[in-house]
Amino acid sequence: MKRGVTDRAMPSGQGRFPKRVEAMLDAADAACAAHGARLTPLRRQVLGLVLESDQPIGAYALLDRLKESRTGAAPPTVYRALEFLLERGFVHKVERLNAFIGCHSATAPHDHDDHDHAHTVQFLICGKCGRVQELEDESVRSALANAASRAGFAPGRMTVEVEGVCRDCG
Amino acid sequence: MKRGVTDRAMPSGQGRFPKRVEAMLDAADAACAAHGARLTPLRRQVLGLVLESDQPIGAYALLDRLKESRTGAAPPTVYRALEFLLERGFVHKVERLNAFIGCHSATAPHDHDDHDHAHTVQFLICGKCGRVQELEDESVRSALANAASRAGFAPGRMTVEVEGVCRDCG
DNA sequence: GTCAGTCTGTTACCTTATAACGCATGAAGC
DNA sequence: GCTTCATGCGTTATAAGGTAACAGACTGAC
Repeated sequence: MKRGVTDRAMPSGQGRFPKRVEAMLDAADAACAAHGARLTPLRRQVLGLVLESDQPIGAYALLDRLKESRTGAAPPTVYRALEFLLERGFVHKVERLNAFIGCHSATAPHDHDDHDHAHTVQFLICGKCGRVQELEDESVRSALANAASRAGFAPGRMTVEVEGVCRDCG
Repeated sequence: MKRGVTDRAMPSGQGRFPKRVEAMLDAADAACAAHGARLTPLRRQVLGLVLESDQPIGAYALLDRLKESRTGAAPPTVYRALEFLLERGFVHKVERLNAFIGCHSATAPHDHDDHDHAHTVQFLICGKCGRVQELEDESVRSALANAASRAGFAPGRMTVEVEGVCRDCG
């Protein structure tokens, strides 16, 4: 109803994102196009908001920001966009924080395709400053895959999160 | 949610738990005593309920069962007990399911102390049958600890959860 | 243009978790 | 004995996270 034309206007809200974010968005856009997926304005905006906050951000915090430019935004608005972005590996969910964070490798300029690093990411969560660092360690992935196989288990998506103290806080 | 025939074994409400559970409760009790902690009747009951369900169980499902014998039970009742049990390593939280599961190694008869295996447990979650299997693989733990250290990170509690397909479902 | 599939708006609701306050119990000290 | 402090728990209220279901709008294929 009140949803006129605003979102076709295309700027993400009132303005655009910082350059570094726009670049990642463009990379994501390209990756989507290459797979026949659609990074719609809404999805692009949500991804932008996630990337803009380089730390994990909750769905409702995201929603609040979204509301600044989309008056009608509601929880499903955010969650549906997040669902898409998670499937595509553009964002990850940090389970311990119930929060979402952008995947830097999936939104890197030359990223490509399907060898699912998206499924094998590790997070280091600093208990002091709250910052989260993304890790992509192959030895962890393979150790885990082996252990799972040994248990007769065909591994799929892996959630690996380590709470501790980061270099700066240590 | 399946109403298994097997968990009808004992009314678990007011009375006691099955023998295997009582044995684990006694072990937990002993472990608490050895550390100056108190496994109060409430905590013991909550732990019993978690152990009785050998699969992950949500806090509110736990609450429902608790209410059968404690009319006044409310969310904090359960969450406070769980907090204690988590700290002591008697139960783990499966983050992806928002559910809790008993730690078999911490409640084993001859369990001892503090070398925190409690912090280094892995879960295999079957996407088909929903069953969860606990794993305690040292190579995973050390790979992860090494990767974290290399990133300048002092690792503490680790959450490792693998979604996939179990032997029976595969 | 019309049809099917996808995406989004909208309302309503459910589940999970915590804050805050106060009473009860029990050990520690005088 | 009585105070004091700490811990555990009851109780109320509310925050935070997440989904179901239906309707309208858009897009691409024919």
